[in-house]
Amino acid sequence: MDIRTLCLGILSLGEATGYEINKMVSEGSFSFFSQASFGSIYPALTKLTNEGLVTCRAEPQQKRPDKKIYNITKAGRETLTQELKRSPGPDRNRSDFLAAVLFAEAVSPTRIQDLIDDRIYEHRHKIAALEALLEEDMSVGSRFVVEYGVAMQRTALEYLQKHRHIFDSAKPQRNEHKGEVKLAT
Amino acid sequence: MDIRTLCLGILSLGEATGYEINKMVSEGSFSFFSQASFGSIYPALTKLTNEGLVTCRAEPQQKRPDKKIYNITKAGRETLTQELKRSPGPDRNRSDFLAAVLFAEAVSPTRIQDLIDDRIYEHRHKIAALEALLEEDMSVGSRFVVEYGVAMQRTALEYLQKHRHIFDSAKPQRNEHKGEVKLAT
DNA sequence: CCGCCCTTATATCATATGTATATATCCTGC
DNA sequence: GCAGGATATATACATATGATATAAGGGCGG
Repeated sequence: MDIRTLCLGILSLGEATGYEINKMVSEGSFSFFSQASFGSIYPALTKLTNEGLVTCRAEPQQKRPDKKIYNITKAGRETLTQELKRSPGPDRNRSDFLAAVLFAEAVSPTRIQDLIDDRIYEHRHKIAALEALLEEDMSVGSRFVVEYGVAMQRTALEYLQKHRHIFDSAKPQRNEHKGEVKLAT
Repeated sequence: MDIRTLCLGILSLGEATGYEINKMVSEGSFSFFSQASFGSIYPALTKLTNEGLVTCRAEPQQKRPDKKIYNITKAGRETLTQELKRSPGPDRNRSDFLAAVLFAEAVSPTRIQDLIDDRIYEHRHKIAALEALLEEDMSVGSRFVVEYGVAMQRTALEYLQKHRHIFDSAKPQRNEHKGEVKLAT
């Protein structure tokens, strides 16, 4: 799903400005399953406007750039519906943390435990933030997605707590040229 | 972590060709926490070679392009160590599936259950693939990462199975212009 | 009470990345 | 016998990210 479709989907739930879309996607609940930044959102909205899939209404503000409020059009809804008929692409999870764990093994196991401890702390915060969200009213689908997020965060947290010890008193391992990396196909 | 560092990390575990790195990252166990494709891997390897962080040895093959086998250099290991000292960036999980669930709510709830059923099927396959991996020998860190993946996949599967029913006999909800989307900050 | 940083709000640019394609051969299954 | 997938490298093009620019207001610490 490209950023254009993502914007279209968010606007299908209600009008918004580019700034608001950015907040939802980069900090809000959408951030658990999507990313985007100004550099992609603003061009996407401009393009969608030119194609007639959204409308743009400028609201003047004092001493600030005009607020540009976007609304989805009928054509936009149709495009979104078409897009949703296609089966969604696979999840793409990028975790520098897990990569660092693998690569740090040969360098410094104590470093790994530091990484894990930082991680545990972050997971606790994320869980708290998501649970706070659940207190509020939201649609069936939103609740489904946020609870999914909580379940995943909890599992990650518990896993790290339970398995942290395997790096206790480990010594750096050098796997050079042995090919143990053949982890799968 | 950019693709250059990712390649450096993989090469720190043993020599490999660009083709092999692509397979690990786009299909193998690395694919659970990183992505990259030819378009980024080949230029990255070329650049790393020019910078002296990896060496490249060409192995002639019959009727095929030469295999270019890359090895990390001492300077490369040092660069990787430096990189690993920096705290890893946050995870970035992109799920077209979850986005589709949120957006499809207003369109067609039966569609959501189809999406979930497909998902359940995929998770079962991924779990089986990961568990097959665990049968083989691997380093402590690799096992940690793969088991982490299994735990996450299992949680997702169980969540979908348990909550699939909430979309039973649901009717499309139109949330237009009410702003229920304010899911968080 | 002054500077510093965060928030609001848009926008662009350089760079990094993904998608699709090109080339060429062999192997497997239908 | 032939279509499609695996092996293997490479690049063009479109898109996405991250940093920076502009501009003003509010909050907070020194």
